[in-house]
Amino acid sequence: MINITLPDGSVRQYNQGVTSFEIAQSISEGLARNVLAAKVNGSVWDITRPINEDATVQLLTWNDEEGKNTFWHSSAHLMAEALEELYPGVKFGIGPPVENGFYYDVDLGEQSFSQDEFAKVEQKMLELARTKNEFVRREVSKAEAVDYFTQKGDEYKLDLIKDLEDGTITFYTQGNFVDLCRGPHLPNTSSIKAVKLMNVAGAYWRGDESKKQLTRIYGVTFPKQKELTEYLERLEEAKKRDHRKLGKELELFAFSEKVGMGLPLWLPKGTLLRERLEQFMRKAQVKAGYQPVVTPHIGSKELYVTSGHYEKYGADSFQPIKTPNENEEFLLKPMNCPHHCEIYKTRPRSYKELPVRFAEFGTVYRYEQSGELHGLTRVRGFTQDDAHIFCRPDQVKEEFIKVIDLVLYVFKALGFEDYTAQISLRDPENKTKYIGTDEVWEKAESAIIEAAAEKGLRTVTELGEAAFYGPKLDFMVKDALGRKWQLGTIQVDYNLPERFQLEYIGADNAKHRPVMIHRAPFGSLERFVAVLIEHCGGNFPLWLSPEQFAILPISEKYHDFAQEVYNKLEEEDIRGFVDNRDEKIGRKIRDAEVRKVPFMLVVGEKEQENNAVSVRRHGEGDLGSMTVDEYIKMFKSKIAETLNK
RNA sequence: GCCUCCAUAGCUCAGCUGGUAGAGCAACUGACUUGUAAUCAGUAGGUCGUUGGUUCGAUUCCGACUGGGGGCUCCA
Repeated sequence: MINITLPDGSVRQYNQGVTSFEIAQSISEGLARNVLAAKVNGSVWDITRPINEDATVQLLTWNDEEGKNTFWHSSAHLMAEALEELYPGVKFGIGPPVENGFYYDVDLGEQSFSQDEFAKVEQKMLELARTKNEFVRREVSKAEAVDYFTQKGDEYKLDLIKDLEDGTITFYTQGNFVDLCRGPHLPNTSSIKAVKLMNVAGAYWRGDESKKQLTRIYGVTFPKQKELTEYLERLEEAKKRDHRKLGKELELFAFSEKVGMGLPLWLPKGTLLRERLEQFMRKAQVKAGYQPVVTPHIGSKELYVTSGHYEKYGADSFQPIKTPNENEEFLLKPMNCPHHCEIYKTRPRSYKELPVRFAEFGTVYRYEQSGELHGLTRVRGFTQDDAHIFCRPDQVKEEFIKVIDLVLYVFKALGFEDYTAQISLRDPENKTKYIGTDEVWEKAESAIIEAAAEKGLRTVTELGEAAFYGPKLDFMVKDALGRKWQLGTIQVDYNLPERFQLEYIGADNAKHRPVMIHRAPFGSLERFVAVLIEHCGGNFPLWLSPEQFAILPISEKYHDFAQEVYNKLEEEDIRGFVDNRDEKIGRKIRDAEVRKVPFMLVVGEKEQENNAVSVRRHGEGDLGSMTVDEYIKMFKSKIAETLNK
């Protein structure tokens, strides 16, 4: 007999060789029906694999990440089996589960594969699933594995086997399909009831551009048809929040082929939104001790040779602009830091005045590969809410805390709650690729870690993700489709102070090198607005709304009164418009609702008599009538609520 | 950049197997003077992304180009 410890701490006795499935059966029939995989002593196993010694066992179902992954991993094999039947000679790369489903990288040789063939593959998968083929695990020697795939002629699997240790290799077989696989898998294919291939894409073998490009087929499967239907509906919902769609509908920004790809045009309403964000940040930054500066959009090539950016990015960047006569070379500004370094250098600095903080909404241009562009989140010209802090090494932690405070203030004012912070440190195994001494790195790294901890941030730490010039802290948020975007960033830099020979005079009357901190709470205005649009589905916080009210006169007779109300609101810096079209009130309300205007102010005979407005809130409906002054008061208190915590 | 899909009116889209195009909304004009999510009628608007080719004939088929979407980290 062996002892099996379950997650609740209870210990049960079973015969040696018991399977997780049998354990599930002994607990309840329902659990036995739903169990997909099991975590045995911390590693995920097939539920049909015998357990031969005392172990802790956690049974995994569809509700567990690992259970789902097992389901999708098996689905990837099922798809591979279907592909092999339909496209003889197909070779396989890798086929893992991913966040929403799975994919398999395949080499179809001369055969092409497009979306038109999805239905055929889906049919075949369902047909194979119904045969209830078992997934059979088998340990094989490296020689046998090599032998099998040599015979099959699958060079990708051979490439994978090459890196595996003999004695750790397993095959999984279901039906006629044999795959090199660590597992685990479902007991059999029959629980895969709903299948949908999502899309097809190219992917380089092992993510290496120099290697062959395989066809990556994405799919998703579910144990029930209903779950697939719901999943597809959720996707549709998410699409409605897409910032590119809403940006067009709400007339915030646009792109033009003539202007060039990746170069956003900000429309009047988008500009209003953007300016509000800028104002908000300016105010917060002045309070936090930043000094605004302005620098030009180009800089001489020398500037970037000094900063090192020319060497690193020069070749695959927008190329230098030349003056016609002197042949001087200028670069479009790809970042603001070198300019700010030169501002720092305009006069000697004393340790007493540090830290100095230069802030600029600097528009920069970077050459992104055409396939990397995406709406407003990845563009070729964008404006950073940039600032550079020059401080003494002993001030790094304090400055970090202040910047984190600023970022958190911004996130709070804009309703971002679901974010994570990533601390990127250097790779301890490979310290040589970083500039700066061990001592300053250790100091800065611990400063970041302590600052994040003191602020109670939810963090993940990534070793080796630091820039070569210093460690950093990034804030990540998810968009409507679950894709992760980096917003705010705080980076320590030892490189530029060195390259620009920045100095300050210390208390000892000697020259010292300051530490530079780059930081951008929004990241870029463009990306921030994009994520904000998706985050709030186009219903911006009241203070940011480009159109905060719409005055809707019942008929032409009340246009004068409407204008009166409008003027009064404008004086109070509340923005909106009067809808004086010859339309019925119902129509005006509908249009304002569609435009996501937060407040609709209906004015007619009653309102004119009482100097009042009939207030309707977007998405909520009629709030009743109030005087214009009362409305202004209510409006302002609502804004104060969000902005002053 | 590479793989793949897409490109028709300002917007959203229809147009079967090749015979030079339609709808709804928006715009414009007129009537209606309106009380909480679409008043009615009329008018105008397209070199069917660009460019080669096949064809008697191409929005439709093939190629190239341009632009856009999805993907190119997630180690069997």
